[in-house]
Amino acid sequence: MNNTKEQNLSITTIDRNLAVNAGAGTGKTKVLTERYIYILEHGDLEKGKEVESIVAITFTKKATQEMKERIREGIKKRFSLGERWIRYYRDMEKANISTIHGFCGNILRDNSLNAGVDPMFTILDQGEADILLEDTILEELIQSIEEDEKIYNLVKVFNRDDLDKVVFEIKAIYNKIRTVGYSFEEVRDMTLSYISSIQLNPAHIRYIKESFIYLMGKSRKNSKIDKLRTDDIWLSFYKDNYPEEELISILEYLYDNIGTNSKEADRIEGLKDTINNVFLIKEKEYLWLYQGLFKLLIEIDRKYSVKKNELGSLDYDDLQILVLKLLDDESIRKKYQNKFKYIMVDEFQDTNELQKKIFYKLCSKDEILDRNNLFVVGDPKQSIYGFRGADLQVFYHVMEDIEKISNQKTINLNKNFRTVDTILEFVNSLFDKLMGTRYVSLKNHHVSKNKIDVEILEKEDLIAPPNISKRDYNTYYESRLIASRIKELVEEGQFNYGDFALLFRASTMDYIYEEALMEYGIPYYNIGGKGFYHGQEIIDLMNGLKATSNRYDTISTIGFLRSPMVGLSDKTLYWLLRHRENCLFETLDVDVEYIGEDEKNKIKDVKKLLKGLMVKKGLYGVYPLLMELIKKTYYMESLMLYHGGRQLVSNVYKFIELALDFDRNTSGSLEDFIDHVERLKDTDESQAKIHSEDADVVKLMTIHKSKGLQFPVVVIPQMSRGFNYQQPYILLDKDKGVGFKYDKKSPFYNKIKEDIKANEDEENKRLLYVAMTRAEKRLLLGNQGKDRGFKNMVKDLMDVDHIEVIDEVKFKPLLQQPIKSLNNELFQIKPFDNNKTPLLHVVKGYNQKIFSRISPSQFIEFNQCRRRFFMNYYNRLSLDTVGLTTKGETFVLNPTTKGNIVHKFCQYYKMGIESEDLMKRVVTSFGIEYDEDIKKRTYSIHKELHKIS
DNA sequence: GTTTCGCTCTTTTTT
DNA sequence: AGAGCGAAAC
Repeated sequence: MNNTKEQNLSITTIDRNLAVNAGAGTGKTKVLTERYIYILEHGDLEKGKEVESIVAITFTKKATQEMKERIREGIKKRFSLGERWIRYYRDMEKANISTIHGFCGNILRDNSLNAGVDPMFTILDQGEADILLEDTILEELIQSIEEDEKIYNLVKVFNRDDLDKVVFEIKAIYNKIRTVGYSFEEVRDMTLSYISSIQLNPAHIRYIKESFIYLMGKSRKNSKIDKLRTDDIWLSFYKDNYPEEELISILEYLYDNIGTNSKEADRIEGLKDTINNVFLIKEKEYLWLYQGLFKLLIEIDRKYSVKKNELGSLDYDDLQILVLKLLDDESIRKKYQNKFKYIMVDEFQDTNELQKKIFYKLCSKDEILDRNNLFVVGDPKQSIYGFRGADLQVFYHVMEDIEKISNQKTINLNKNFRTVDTILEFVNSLFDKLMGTRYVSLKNHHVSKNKIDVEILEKEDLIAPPNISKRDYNTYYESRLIASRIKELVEEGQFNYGDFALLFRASTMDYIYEEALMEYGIPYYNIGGKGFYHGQEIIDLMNGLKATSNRYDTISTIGFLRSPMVGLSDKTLYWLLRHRENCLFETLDVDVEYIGEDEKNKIKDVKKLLKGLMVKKGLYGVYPLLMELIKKTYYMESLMLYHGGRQLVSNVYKFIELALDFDRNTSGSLEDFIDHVERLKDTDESQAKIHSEDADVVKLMTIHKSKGLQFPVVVIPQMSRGFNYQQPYILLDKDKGVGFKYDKKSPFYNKIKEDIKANEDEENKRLLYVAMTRAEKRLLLGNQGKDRGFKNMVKDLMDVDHIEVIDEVKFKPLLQQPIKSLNNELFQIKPFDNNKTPLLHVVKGYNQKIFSRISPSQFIEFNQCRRRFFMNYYNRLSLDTVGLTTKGETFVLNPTTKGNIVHKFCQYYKMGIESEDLMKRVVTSFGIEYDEDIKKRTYSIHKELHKIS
């Protein structure tokens, strides 16, 4: 196929900077690869170093592989043109085609001495980095709560009973600031100077008064704002008869009474904006909070770096931050500027400020981009990584810079070679309305034989059977509707199973769709993020097997003991570890006086179980061992108590089948099985994916994962799934700094949140655009359910001429099969019953992850970091006195959960709150009023606390 | 019939 | 925090 004029221009313009704005399916990858080859052929390159002089940055590892592959093919075709092409082919191994992280990693390894990093550094994955950082934050918090009253007050601002939440929030802002490459000092100065610049504007107060009077005149009787007329607070505000320091609380009160008169929406919005502006002066009272926060962050950063240094590791952000710092060194910068003659960046719409700075360093000698060798290509409509710091403004600014410096207009590619006209018309008309003037229509290349290729799968007025919630039934019905439609299309001979892809916005409900596909006998593959072997339920089982296989494997044994299979508390584990001499398995026989009776019984049971398994492991296959482990620990039953328990249980069944297969096919030992699984786990996932992607199976993946891919038939299930509006407690604004949510009305925080919200609304549109434009020939929308999320976004904008609604399932849906061998009773368990208010909530997801996933060096840290805390406070409170009572019922808690509750008591205790006050605080922190009734029911806990204090 | 209020139900994405 | 829904208020 011939290239378009614009494509050719993009390929051959190599003497200056160039930005290309390439819509979906407009041959972006083709342009990149052909441009690479064009540079090899015509570029100004040093002989012998041609290939390594060209840098190409892709977004994913997979895109890297694909690009190398395509370039190799292109080079191969030119073998007849001369000897040098054979050399290029060989040199491709050294090619600088990689992700930005890979690229930075290579530079750091080459300059480890100058960069001050371990030359053999390892890269922490997100999970490992999280654990290390969380531990650092917790350690720093516990220390500074004691030493610094500011920090003590800062922790109290979170109004939470556990430090875990505080750790989580601090981690979030720590990462946010670092991914965009700011230093903490820089953000601190930004924030503090912004807050000190805030001033009260008297004109605002006048406007607020006028607006209230105006709105009162327009309101109906008895509406909120009407009642204000005779309200004392309003009157005192109106007559300026109030103490200055009460202005904020008065305005907060008035704000809540504006009401929602929809005829006056504009005026109300203006009023609210103005009040919010006045509110900003409230931030001045919280300067100490911001100071405390940055003091913490800076100290955490220092400690975290030390820990990473000791481990010889870097995290993802380090790679980029350190390279940027390294490039400050003039000789190194020059070296790389000379080395890299051409730099091309793909998916530039998802680039953040930090990455842009790296590219600018490499492409600017004396003035910005004066090396004239930067090529960026991207699509602003496909920017979907905002949560990772990607910023569309970066792309626009770079486009502007390039137009100015190189006098080279951005090239727009709008001719779509992927999607048929019917779908394109639908997409164009939809996003023209959604995105407004910024949307540039895609022109079609392919013409469909059908009149309509967009299908909406939805049955309106679907009636759910009794006992099944509407929402559950909608999901259930949609999944079957989709499965039956897929089967129908395949049986009509139009498509193969391999042509279909289900693209999800979130991967939390996909197992229902897996079930549906299974029921209809459709082969599928879920390209899940975590992967089967990284699920906690599988890790738990593996820990159990490893503990059986090798009694000296302390880490696995702890993971097993701490998992829901055994459920020993941290306190018990602590004492066991203190008494350990040879191996933990033997310590299980030691009588430790500090361990309670309940826990001792558990230890006895688990000892017996492990002993039995150890004897049997040489005699039987893996399957019977695994079954005994699962049955005797009631593991399935425990998993059912978790959120998404069904999925966990079916994963366990998959694992059991794996063991069965292993026994049937190999007759290997338990150790062989463990090796086998570890190998499966280690197999490069991208390799595994590529293999199964070629197979004739339906693919399931997130929309984010589908970026850059295309499929003959795209299915977008869960169109009606609601968006998530939750935001962290501390937010970052690029220009003004950090906003803290210290109470419900935190003006600066709210201001930033509004911006972020607006951004996310836009990003959601782009996400849908990405999903829809993956389709080549057919687009199916799973529209079952309420008007929320994507469905709500597009409901009034869809052109009915372009869609066909399908609501009948041709193949009769099967009834939902209960998961085999679990009795029905277990499905009825509802641990979070809304009708009963538990006195103390079961602590969600108690943190066995830390132990099960911990590396040996981190394990030592874990022990040291917690020792002081345990020693001082933990042992003074007996676990057995902490029960959980709801109205009329007693819940028996997992010991680990009990431990967590004790943990909370200890944290408050540490803050110096004692006895009844302490109890009151804990109870009210769960949103329960502390009255006489509650007081009675918590008597035993109270008594115990009293004894200690 | 329409507007307003308050209650309930849900609630991620990852190199 | 937004959408849906019913009840109450016009």
